[in-house]
Amino acid sequence: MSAARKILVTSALPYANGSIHLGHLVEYIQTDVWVRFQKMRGHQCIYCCADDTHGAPIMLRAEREGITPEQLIDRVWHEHKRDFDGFHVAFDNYYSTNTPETRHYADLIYTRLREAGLIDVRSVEQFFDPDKQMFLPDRFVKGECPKCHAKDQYGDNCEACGAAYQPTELINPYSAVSGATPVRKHSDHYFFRLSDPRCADFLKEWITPPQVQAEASNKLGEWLSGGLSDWDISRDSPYFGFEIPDAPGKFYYVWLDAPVGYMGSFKHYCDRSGVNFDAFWKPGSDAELYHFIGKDILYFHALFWPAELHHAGFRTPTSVFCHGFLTVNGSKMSKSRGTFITAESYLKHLNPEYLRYYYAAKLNGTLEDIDLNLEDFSARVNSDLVGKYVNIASRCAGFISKRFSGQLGPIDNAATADFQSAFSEGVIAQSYESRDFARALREIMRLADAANLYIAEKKPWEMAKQEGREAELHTVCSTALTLFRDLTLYLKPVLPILAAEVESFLNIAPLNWSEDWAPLPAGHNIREYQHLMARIDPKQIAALVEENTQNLAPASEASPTRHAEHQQHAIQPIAETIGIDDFGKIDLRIARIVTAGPVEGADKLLHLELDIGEEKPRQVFAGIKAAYAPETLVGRLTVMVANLAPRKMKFGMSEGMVLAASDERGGPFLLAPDSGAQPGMRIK
RNA sequence: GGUGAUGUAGCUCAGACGGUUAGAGCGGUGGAUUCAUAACCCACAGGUCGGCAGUUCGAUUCUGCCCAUCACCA
Repeated sequence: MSAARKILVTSALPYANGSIHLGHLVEYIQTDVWVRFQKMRGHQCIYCCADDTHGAPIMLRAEREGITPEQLIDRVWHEHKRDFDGFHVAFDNYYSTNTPETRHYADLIYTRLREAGLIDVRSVEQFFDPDKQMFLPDRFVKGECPKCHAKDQYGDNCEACGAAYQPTELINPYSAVSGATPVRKHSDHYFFRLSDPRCADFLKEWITPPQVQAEASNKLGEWLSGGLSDWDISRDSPYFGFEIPDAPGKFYYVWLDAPVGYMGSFKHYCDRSGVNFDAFWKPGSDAELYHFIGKDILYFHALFWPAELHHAGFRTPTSVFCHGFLTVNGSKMSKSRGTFITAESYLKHLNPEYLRYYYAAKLNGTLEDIDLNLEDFSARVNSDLVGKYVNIASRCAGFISKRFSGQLGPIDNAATADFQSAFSEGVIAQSYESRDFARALREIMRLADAANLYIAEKKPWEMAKQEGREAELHTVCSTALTLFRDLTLYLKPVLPILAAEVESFLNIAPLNWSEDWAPLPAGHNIREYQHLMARIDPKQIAALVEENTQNLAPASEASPTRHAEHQQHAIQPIAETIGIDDFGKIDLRIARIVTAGPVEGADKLLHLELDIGEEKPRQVFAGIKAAYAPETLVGRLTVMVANLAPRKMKFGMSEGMVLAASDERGGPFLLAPDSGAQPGMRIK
């Protein structure tokens, strides 16, 4: 074994505004397996993480719930910690970014960057919500896409056509917080000068293997060759975060202090454990530093973060380990399909080690997405773990306890040779080290097959029936249990709880991978076998999907592993797919509103007359009185369904309907065509 | 639209610096067995290695184009 290494490992910080779900868990399970492996190898490996707690979404959500941001993040911290514990993700420290330690290092980094001349102050024009008296983050401004004119798009890019733009380019913008029309307002912002040649030159060298994977390196090179813009790292009050030391009313943008949370969490660990912080973070440190992240946040971790660290006098990461997204049954997680599964609900139905095993069996250390196919999931867990692995103990333990009073005999050395070489040199450890867990598990299952085959060839059940073959029987079963012990050791990073149960069953000390291989000794006593793992019943999967399909009316189709502010957005589920023929049945026309007025005896309705080029205008009653004053509507163009069956209402015939958008965030908002459209034009 | 990745048996995935019959596990079929929560063992099943074209003595493995899926475009 090599000399003990000093390793600090992090997973990305989950945002304190949303539950942990199966997508998040890919990363935490991947990291945890790797950390447990390093610890078994005898290395000093410290795993730190924290909740990412700052930013406008946290502030606004707390406000909606009528609590302080501190109360919100405290509650969510406990929920997150509970979920991670439930999946046996064993952090050495799970902390928060809203802490003195994180503030200290954020200030230190900021101050040093400023002293290095890498902070600029510039006036920026942004949308400002006059009702809420706050600047609006891009994602909190909505309006019509300037390119394709899709309505209700976010301020940074259009989900309909994919265009990227500035919020100020939106047509008819409105605040997603209050619904008010935002006004443009100038304010000073602080920028990290990534465009400075010192940053570009440094990063060009840095973004290569082994600091990042080869695939990531290509992607980063692409970004870098396009030229880096300066990074806006400040936000105006009101904002939940850390105030910038020399800038009253200005706060660090949440993405500035989030990675600093790694340092804050580690510092907190150091203060409790006596580990020296600087030994891990000073330039030239002989410790290793690894960040496990999803590919959505590669930009922050492989460009901004190392540039910050380097120019603030800290060491940079040894490697940034990037993984892909999770899909479920081949698609993005979907609340309407019941595949947007939270950690909490999974744990109500299934053993967390099933999922740890399945993820590990899929992860190969690349940026490729991995798919959780629920049928494959149960088939794989059942046959690999129960049918192959656990079965080995199950089929031998009985002989040992019944025929030999639980005492082991000598070992058949020929049968253990493969397992010994796997222990001391084989591909399993290499595969774990390089995060190719899929390869490690393939090899382990090959060995499990070999162990079962050994038993099948020796036929201990025949020995048990024949006089004078007790010694042979004793050897075969003892050998098989040693093989089982080895398999348990190899699986322990993935299945820590099951491994602990096996250690108890075999009555042995906790398994590690740093000493010499030895068989279970003759004369050693084991305990009575109790079955170690149950098969997955398809009903459990069905119940899980069922539970996650229901409720949650405003369902989100969000990407699975999104962090930070991407998490809070939710739209209603998309309706069932239709063909173009179905769509063609709806005759939509441009209509000019000729008259608009109140309806006597109706609180919500307006009476409209709509010109669509026919001889006389259509009469339509529309439920938009709450949002529109009649006089503002006269003369404007909108869209109507022209072939809707007329409907008799108390107030008269309604000969069609106008189209408007709404959900719990506001509305109704009438549709409007681009200029040039004429009454009567068909929309298709 | 641009860039990148992926596309191998029903399912989940290996693999090939280009070369005799392309692999594994699961599923399926047949057999064997009964120690094991019907698990395990043996055998079989034949997938134009996304499509088209090119380079080559020879390509699924290289090149180009196309299609599909996914991601990124700060």
